[in-house]
Amino acid sequence: MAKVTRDDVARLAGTSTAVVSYVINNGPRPVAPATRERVQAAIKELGYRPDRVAQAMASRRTELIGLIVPDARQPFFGEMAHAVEQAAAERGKMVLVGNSDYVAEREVHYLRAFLGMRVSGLILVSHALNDNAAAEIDAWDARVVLLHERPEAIDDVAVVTDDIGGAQLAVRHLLEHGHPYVACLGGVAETPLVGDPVSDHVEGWRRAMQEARIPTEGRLFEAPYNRYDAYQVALELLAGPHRPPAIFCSTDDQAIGVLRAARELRIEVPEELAVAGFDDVKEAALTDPPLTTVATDRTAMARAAVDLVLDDGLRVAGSRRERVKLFPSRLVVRRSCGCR
Amino acid sequence: MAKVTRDDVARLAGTSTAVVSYVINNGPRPVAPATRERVQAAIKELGYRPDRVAQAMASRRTELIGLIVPDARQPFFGEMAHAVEQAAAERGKMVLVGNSDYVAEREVHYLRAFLGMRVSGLILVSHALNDNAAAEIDAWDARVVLLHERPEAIDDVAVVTDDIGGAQLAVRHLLEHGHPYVACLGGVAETPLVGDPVSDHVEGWRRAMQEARIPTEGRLFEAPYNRYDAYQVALELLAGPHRPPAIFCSTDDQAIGVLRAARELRIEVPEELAVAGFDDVKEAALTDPPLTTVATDRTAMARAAVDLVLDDGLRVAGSRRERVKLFPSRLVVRRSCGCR
DNA sequence: GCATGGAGCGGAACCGGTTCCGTACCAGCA
DNA sequence: TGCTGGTACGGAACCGGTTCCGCTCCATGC
Repeated sequence: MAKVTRDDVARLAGTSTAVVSYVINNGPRPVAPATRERVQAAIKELGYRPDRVAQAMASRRTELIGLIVPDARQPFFGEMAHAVEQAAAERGKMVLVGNSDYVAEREVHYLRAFLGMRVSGLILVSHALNDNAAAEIDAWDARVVLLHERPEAIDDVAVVTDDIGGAQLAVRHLLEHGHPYVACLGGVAETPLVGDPVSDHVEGWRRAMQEARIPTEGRLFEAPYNRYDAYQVALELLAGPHRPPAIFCSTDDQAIGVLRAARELRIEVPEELAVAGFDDVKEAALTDPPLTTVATDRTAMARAAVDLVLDDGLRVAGSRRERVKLFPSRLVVRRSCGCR
Repeated sequence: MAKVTRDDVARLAGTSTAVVSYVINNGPRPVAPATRERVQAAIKELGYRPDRVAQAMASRRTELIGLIVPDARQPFFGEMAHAVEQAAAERGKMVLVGNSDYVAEREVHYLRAFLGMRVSGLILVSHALNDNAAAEIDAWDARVVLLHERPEAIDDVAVVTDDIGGAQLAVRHLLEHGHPYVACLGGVAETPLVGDPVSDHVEGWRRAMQEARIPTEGRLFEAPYNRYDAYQVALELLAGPHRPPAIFCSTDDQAIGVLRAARELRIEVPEELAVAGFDDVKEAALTDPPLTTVATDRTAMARAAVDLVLDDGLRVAGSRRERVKLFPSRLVVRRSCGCR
C-alpha cells in the first residue's frame, strides 16, 4: 500500500495540513464541525495513520516510557514489568523494557538508548545504578522515577515499599514459633548500595533479631537473587553441620530454591525447617508447602511510578527534593513457616 | 545541559553537517582522516549524542525490532524474549516487547503501535494472530517473522521447531516404560489455529499413540498454558476415578502445575504417575522430580528470527514463498518419566 | 599541457508531522 | 456604515538529522 501522508488527507478534504493535525489531536485550535468531518472521512477513506516518528520529531514528545529491570525472567521483575505496562497502557503510553542483567554498563547502554529515543520518562528498577548512570541521566535532563530501589547516587523520586519493616514482620513471625534463631539468605551485592531493597530485607532481619536479643553473627548467608543459585547455596548450608531451624530469604525466588534444596535433602518444611520469603510473587502460593512471605502492592506501585514519571517526574540529579512514595508491606502467612 | 545538535559540532569542527553525519555513520562517503578526527574531537568535547528520532525520521529506518508475545511472565516466553533481545543486541538493534495477554485486539494494538514507530521488523510469537492482524501487517508493508508459531492466516516466514516430532519422541518414551496409555494435557484454544505449536504437541501425542495402536478417546484434557490453571485441572483429573498412568503436557509450565497437583494428592512421581512436558524451560531441571521434556534451541531460533527479519524478512501476506526454518527438537530425559 | 576522474566537501532538499503567525470572513455594536 | 473582535483556516517555519547533487582541487595518463 502506498504511503499516505497528511498532505493527501488535506488535499482530499480540501483543507490544509495544519487543520488535519488539529483534527487528529483534538485541538488546540478550534476546527469547524463540517471541516472536522470532512477530514475524518478523508482519513478513513485513505486509511491514513500518522507517523509516530514524525510526530515525535515535530512535537518533541513521545508516548514512550522506558523501563529498566535487572532480569525480567525473574518472577518479581516480570510481574513488576507487567504491572508497569498495564499502568502505562491505561494512560495511553507504551513501555520499552530493557534488561540490564545486573550489568552496570548494559544499564547505561539502555539508559542512553532510551533517552536518545526521547522517552517521555524513565522508570528504573535497577540494581546496578551508579554515578555513571546518574551522569547520563543528568546530561539528558530526563524525567526519572526509581521503582522498588533507591540507591544513594540518585534519590529524588522513588516509589518503594517498607522493606525493612516488612522483613521485620516476617522474621518476628518466624521467631514467634519458638525457633532459637532465624538465619537469613541475603543477596550478593556486586556493588553494595545503600537503598538496595534486598539489603534492606537483611537489615530488617537484623533488627528483628536484635529486638529479640539474638546474635546474628555467622547467620547471614549469601546467594544471587534467583532460585537456581539459592538452591546451590542452600544445598550446602542445609546439609552442613549447622543447619538453621528457620530461614528468611530476601526474595521469594531465593526461597523457592531453598524449598527445593530442602526437599532434595529430605528435610521437612515446616517441621524441620521454617522458611519465609519476600515479594509475594504469584508462584509463592503454589510452592510446596505454600510460602510465607511479605506482600507488596505491585499494581499500585507501578501505577504510582507511571503517574509520577508522567506528571511530575523530576530530574534525578537536580534538586534533592526527596520525593519518596512509600507503600506498606504486609505479612502473608502460609504453611512454610509452620502455622497451621 | 543545553541541547547540542550536529550543527554545533559542524561549526566547531569547521566543516559541514553532512560530513558530521558521514563520520558518525562511517560512510557511505569518504572522509579525510584529519577531518574525521576533528569531528570526533568536537563530538566528544560537546558531548553530542545524535537524536534517534531525528535519525529515524530522516533515514526512514530505525534500530528497533518489535516483538509480540502472549505473556512474558510465562517462563517459555520470558526466555524466548530474552534470547531475542540478546540476538538483537548482537546486531545493534533494540527490542520493543509487547504482551498480548492472549487477547487478539491487544495484539493488533501493539502491531499498529510498533509499525507506527517504524520498527525495522516484527517478530511474532503469538497465539492470537488472525486475519485482522494480517491485514494490518499487509497495510504497512512490514517485515515480519513468525517465531515458534505458524498460524494459517500468515505463513510466509517462520522459525519453528519440529513440534509434532518432538512430542512424538516424548510420548513414545513414556510408552516404552510400559504404561498402558499416555494422557495428554493440551491447551485451551480460544481460536483454534492450525500451526499453533502447542496443538501440534497434541498432534504428536496422537500420532505416537496411534503408532502403538492405543486409542486416544477421552484421554485428551485441556487447560490454559500456565501452571496455575494446569494445577487446577490436574487436581480434578488426578483425584478422579480415571487417573492416567502417564501424562504428556503440551508445555513445561503446565507440567509444573501437574507435578504440584500430584504432590498435593500424595501421588508419587514417577512411581505412580509419569510426567513429561515440552520446551525445556530452565526451571524444568529444578522441579521435583526433574522434568522429562523436549528441548528446543531457543538461542539459535531467536538468532535465526532476528537474522531473517533484518536480512530478508518478507511481507507476510505477500507471495506465499513458504520460507520456513525448521529447528530440530530433542528429548531430555529426567526423572519425572521414571527413568533411573 | 590538457582532458579525465576520483576524493573530499558544502549546500540544500527532504523525511512527515506540529505549531506559530497572519489573514479572510462574518457577526455584533456604535 | 465603519470599526472591533473572534472564529476558522492557509502558509510556512521548524524539529534534527540523512542524503543527493554538484563543485573544487589535485593526481594521473596520454
